[in-house]
Amino acid sequence: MNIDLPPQYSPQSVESAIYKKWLDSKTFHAVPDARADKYSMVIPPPNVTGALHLGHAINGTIQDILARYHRMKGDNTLWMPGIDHAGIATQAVVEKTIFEKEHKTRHDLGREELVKRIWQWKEQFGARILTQLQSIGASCDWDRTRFTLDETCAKAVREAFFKMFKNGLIFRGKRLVNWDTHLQTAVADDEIYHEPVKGQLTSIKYPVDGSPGEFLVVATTRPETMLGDTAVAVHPDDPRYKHLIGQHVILPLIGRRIPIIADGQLVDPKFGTGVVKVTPAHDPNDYATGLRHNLEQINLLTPDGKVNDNGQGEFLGKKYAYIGLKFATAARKAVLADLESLNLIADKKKHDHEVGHSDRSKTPIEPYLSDQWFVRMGDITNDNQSRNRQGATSEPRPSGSDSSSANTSRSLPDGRGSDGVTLADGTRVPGLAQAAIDAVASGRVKITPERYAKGYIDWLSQKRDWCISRQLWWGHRIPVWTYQMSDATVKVLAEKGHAGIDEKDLIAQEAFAGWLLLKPDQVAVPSWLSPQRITIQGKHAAGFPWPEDGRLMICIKDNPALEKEAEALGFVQDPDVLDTWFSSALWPLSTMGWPDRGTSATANDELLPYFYPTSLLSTAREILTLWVARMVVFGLYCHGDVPFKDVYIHAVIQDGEGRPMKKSLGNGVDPVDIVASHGADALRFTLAAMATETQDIRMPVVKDSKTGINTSPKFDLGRNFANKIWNASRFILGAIAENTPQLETRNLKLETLEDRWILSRLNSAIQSAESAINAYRFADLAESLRSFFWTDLCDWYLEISKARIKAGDQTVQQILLHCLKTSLQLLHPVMPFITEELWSKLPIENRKSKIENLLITSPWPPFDSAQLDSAAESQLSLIQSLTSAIREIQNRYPAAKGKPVILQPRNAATQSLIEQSRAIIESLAQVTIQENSPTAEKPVNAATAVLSDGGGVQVFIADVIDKTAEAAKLTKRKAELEKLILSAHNKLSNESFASKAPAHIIQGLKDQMSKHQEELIAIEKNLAELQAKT
RNA sequence: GGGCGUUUAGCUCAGUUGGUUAGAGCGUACGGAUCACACCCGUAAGGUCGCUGGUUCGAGUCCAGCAACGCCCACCA
Repeated sequence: MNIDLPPQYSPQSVESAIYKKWLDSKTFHAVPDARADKYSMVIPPPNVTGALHLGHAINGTIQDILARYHRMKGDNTLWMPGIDHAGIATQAVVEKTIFEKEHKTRHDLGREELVKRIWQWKEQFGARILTQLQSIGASCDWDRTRFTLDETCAKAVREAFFKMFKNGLIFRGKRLVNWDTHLQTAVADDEIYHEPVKGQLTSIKYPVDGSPGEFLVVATTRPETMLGDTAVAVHPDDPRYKHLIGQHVILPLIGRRIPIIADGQLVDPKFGTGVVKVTPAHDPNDYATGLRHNLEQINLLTPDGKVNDNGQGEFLGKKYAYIGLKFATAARKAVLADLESLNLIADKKKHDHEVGHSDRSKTPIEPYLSDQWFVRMGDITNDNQSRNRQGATSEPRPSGSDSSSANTSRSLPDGRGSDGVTLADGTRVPGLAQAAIDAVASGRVKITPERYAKGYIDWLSQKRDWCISRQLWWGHRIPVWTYQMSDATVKVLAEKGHAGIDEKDLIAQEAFAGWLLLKPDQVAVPSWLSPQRITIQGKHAAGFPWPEDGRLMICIKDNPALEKEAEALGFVQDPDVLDTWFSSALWPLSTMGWPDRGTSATANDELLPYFYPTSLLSTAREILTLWVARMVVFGLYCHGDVPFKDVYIHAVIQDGEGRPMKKSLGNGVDPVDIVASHGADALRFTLAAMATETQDIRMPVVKDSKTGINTSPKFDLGRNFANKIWNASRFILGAIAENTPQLETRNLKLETLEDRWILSRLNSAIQSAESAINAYRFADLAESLRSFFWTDLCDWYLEISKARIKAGDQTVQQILLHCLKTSLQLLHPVMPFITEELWSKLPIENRKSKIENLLITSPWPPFDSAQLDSAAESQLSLIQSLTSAIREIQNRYPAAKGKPVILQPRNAATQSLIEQSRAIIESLAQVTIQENSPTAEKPVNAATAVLSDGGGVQVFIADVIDKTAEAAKLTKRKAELEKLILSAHNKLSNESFASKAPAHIIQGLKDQMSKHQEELIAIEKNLAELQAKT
């Protein structure tokens, strides 16, 4: 064929056109049909603020390999794309931009305006990362692209929230949360990083009440929190303080009389003075202690991190006040100064410790008492007593926002007599976390690599409740309206209850809220509210009174009229939004339209029943718990089935020093740069080749001195391979005729050795590619494709066949076309662009203009074991060894080039095999075989090579020898052989080995040893000759 | 402190249930403008498999201990 392709592949000139072809062909678009074979994935939605990084690139490559492979296999394949609204990150970015440009804060703009601005920002920049994903070839169904804040997702969020609310799985609590005083929001534990801070451990003397001159000395790194102390604690068994337990101290500066309590959990008698100040409102441990001892919680903070009105008091007749001071800085200074002047500081020591910082604002977080919403993850039992007991004595976890235990008695089970939670398929489970544990433990969800299952189960086993409220404006607003009850109402509600209202009547009403709204006062009285506190459940509303902060709470679902009515009556919507992970947790459901059956109105587009559960979720290990576990929870609870059957956790790419790639380190490689410099296929191939099962992979990063762009020599691997594919294809296309018939592989009878061999190799390649993909072994996949194409096909088959190609042999043309076509198909999932481009050049009938003839839609080549040919493989391996041996001599002795070679095979069988392949060897090694016989004589001063495998052939080339070098080489080999033989001999003469080792091992060792002995004899002979003539 | 993982050639990584000379790519050295490809072709050198001990006829592979490094979780008044 006349084929006009440049000698170098230029990805930039073909990629966008190819991608457009795919889009035009609609092959990415999946529609439910009659096929039972289907494959579906949801993409881990990248943050709307995000730009593509290598993590996205490797995960995108993996998913795309799977999507394209399954599509070729004939599976109805859906890869669902989308973006995450990423509450905190996005709001922070936009707020920052606005402040930089306009010097306005969000409070200047107001909620509505800020949200409007973020939407504008989203419209402008939100699609960038999707475009970038397209540039690496991602074959997502873009027509179905979702955004976690779009109406389809919002509907799912409202449905899930309402369902949980109604079932008592969502509850409210005053909790100690991680407070970001800069962003004025609670942040989750996982959004906090710890940084070492050089601090000071201050020992403060607290005077014992009624015992003048006696002090308890407490040590603290945060002296300012003493203003909120409501106790001091000692260890119950500490002899130093035992006598003081039950007595009181007077809190300096404030003057409050606070108890001395004994607490074995809080106090380590060996640390510091063995006395701990207890500040329940400002320290997680103290909070837990406070709950155990029923201590008052005194909040000292304003939301922006200053001391509130509680920061004042009177001590020894003098007034002290710290109101308005920055808590951890100015207030600390002032407190220390006042204590100093009172001579109450016993000691100051340098003390380095870790301080939690908000990941978003990079400012220190404050433990802060605030109202939050939680999802109940733990087991639900109606045994209130045991719950209370548990809350009081088990290890509490009040730290951070996800904590629960203390609230157990405040949770709101719908139970009314029954324990546990009902999943959507009717299954009863003890609790949500347990359901997700069981799904993995039972193998219903399979995690690869397996070791990650342990982390998943361990994390869920803590069954910590999930704080879902965030004090942000960007996100799904919590659909709860609250009404401030009068003090009297609260009192009646909390203490008395009422018998005048029948629960059943209320439930029967379509909208509880309607009643609630019309007669808000009456809510205070129903007796059945206590202790369960669940009031009414309707189709669009559910609610309960919350005496702790004197409010009625109603959740209204999809009923704007009711919302208006409520607001008219004085109900106010909760200002908070949901944690971003709440909507992410619904991702596999919401993208498919849940609670509806699909996302479009047409009945034949019902995604949910067809594509759910998905086949695979591929993601990074850091969100295995935050995201994966919660998707399992929601999948089971909302829809009654797991969201995916498999979870694949890919490795994390680090720089060459093993550090994570981070913006701040400047060590990241931007995949977009690599696409520009090396092409998308090179990027993908390299990433696939690096996708091993380890948890981290290192990628050495170098900065290009000219452009200043970070890159990695690793990507040359992919680029070089792409170029190889390009050139081999050029060569093959040039070699074959336009009308070359396709190879009929059924009942194929090939005469020629190399033809049989390459088809055998090709079929092995098909087999290994498939098994690698199915086992999620992408590095193996890349390697087996590369070695087949480059080594087997290019280095050997093409070289062997060049003579026949020149001669216009028909069969070889058919084989070439077949190998190229099949290779392009095998390579397509990993390197889609170049393979599609070359596919279009193949002389295949009906190719032109037909969509069906795009490579992306071509069928995956079937593996055919009948084409495996071990005889051909072993003979070709003899050819390879002989060729390499001859080339080795030629390289060692340049004078050997062009000289004839004499072969001395061990026996006639080998002689005959060599004879059959004489032409091949002569052409590959560019040599003439002068003699091939077991009785061939070694010529004078011959360079020698001995094949230890493949039939014990000796290779001689006359008159070229460098005696010293030759002797050195032989001596070295001799020593190696002697060592091997000795070791084999020792083994074989060991009776235990002979009696215990399996027969084939013994036989194999014997065979090996005799080969070595033969080689040794030959070498010794050569060596002797060499030395005799020296 | 708890859990998970890693340690194999100069670099990045493979190495299936223990079994016959531990592999690949890159890099290095040497040779090569031969009519697909120098982003190429050919050849070679390079490894006491982190350390110590154990199990076994036999250990890179299994077990124990140690060391270094990494990640996750918890804690540090």
